[in-house]
Amino acid sequence: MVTARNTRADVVAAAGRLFAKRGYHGTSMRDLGRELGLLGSSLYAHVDSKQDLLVEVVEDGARLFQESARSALTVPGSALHRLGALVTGHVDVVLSHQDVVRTYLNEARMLDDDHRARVIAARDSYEQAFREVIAQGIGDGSFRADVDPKMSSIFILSVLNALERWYRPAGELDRDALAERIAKFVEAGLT
Amino acid sequence: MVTARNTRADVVAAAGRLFAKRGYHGTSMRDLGRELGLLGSSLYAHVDSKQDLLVEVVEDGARLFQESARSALTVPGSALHRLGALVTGHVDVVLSHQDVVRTYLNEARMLDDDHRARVIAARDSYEQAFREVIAQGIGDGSFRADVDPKMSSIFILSVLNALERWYRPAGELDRDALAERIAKFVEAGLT
DNA sequence: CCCATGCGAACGAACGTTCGTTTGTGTTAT
DNA sequence: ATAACACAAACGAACGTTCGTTCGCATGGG
Repeated sequence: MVTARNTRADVVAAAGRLFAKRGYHGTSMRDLGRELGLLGSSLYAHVDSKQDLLVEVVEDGARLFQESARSALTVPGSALHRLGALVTGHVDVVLSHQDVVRTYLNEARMLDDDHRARVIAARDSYEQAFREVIAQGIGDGSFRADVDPKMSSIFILSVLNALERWYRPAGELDRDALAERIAKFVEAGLT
Repeated sequence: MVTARNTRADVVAAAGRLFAKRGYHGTSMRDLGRELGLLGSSLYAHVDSKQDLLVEVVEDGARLFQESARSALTVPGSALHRLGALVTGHVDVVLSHQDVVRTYLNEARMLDDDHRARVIAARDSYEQAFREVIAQGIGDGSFRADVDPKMSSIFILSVLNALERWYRPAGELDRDALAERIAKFVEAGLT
């Protein structure tokens, strides 16, 4: 198969790129076609609707974070270890799938009510992982007793999600160093 | 004046509301007219273009933060005091002008190149205030010597800007308590 | 009387989407 | 080996709608 025709996955990937850059409503099907070197109408050989593309990209983003959390929660040892794994996992997801994550974070609200509700539920369940680990850390004494797991989770996720806004791959900081800096900063607020 | 006709400021305020909720490209001039109880075409008695509305809302947002920083930097005493003033001021701006801030943070990238460049410059100058205060704190020994003013500013602004995403006015936490919680959290990462 | 305000029709362009057709490629039958 | 077929991918025109914007006209308060 020497020929390089486009597959559905190519279309979804291009949609992630453009939705991240210009937003869902700022991207037309003809824009998307141009990105792939074909006409807007040709996209309908791969996809039922523009909305479907948004659903697919956003749900991909939700799944990435979901799986990262599931894996981090199995890390043995102290709650501090697991919190570090959550942070590192989050950084990995953001840096490895910047376009998908941008779309997930910024364009999910453009979804219809049903899909948006599902995404919000997934987001809440992800935040719950942070809350649990922080509660564990309070329980075993590694975090201060007056820490509020709910508010702390929000603060930590604020720092992590903002990565998408300022991180540029050309940055001098490599992935591990960045994750470590963030982990150090947020853990300072808990200990 | 029994009659309640609309002024230019009303149109800009409504634009801030809708741009915040649905995004710039997700808001039509007819949507905006409906919000004010008139036809989309009638808006052109107050405004030259839709783009002008975005410019005005976003520049309002930039100005609010600019002024908050200018005032916070004049606070006498320790760098810690001034950092606290920066945090409190930021929280105040976000909570008092949630729609304008949302539009400022999320829709500025929809501006044309010239205006966007000006907004980015304003944002950089605002971040610079945080960097300076942190550098002062390192200088006078109130912050750890290994703190990186640049990275720390990014982290702090991440927490502050994320407020717009999760804060709901019905929350149990009042404004001062919220600012204090945030200040405590971010200062822990510096001391 | 003026002038700001709003109406309502209209403009051309762009939108998401549909449709019949063409193109190229891999598979099957001869 | 070649001819016939099947099928996915892309084209290009066209659809009805919505977009931002313009324009001429009505109206009512200072």
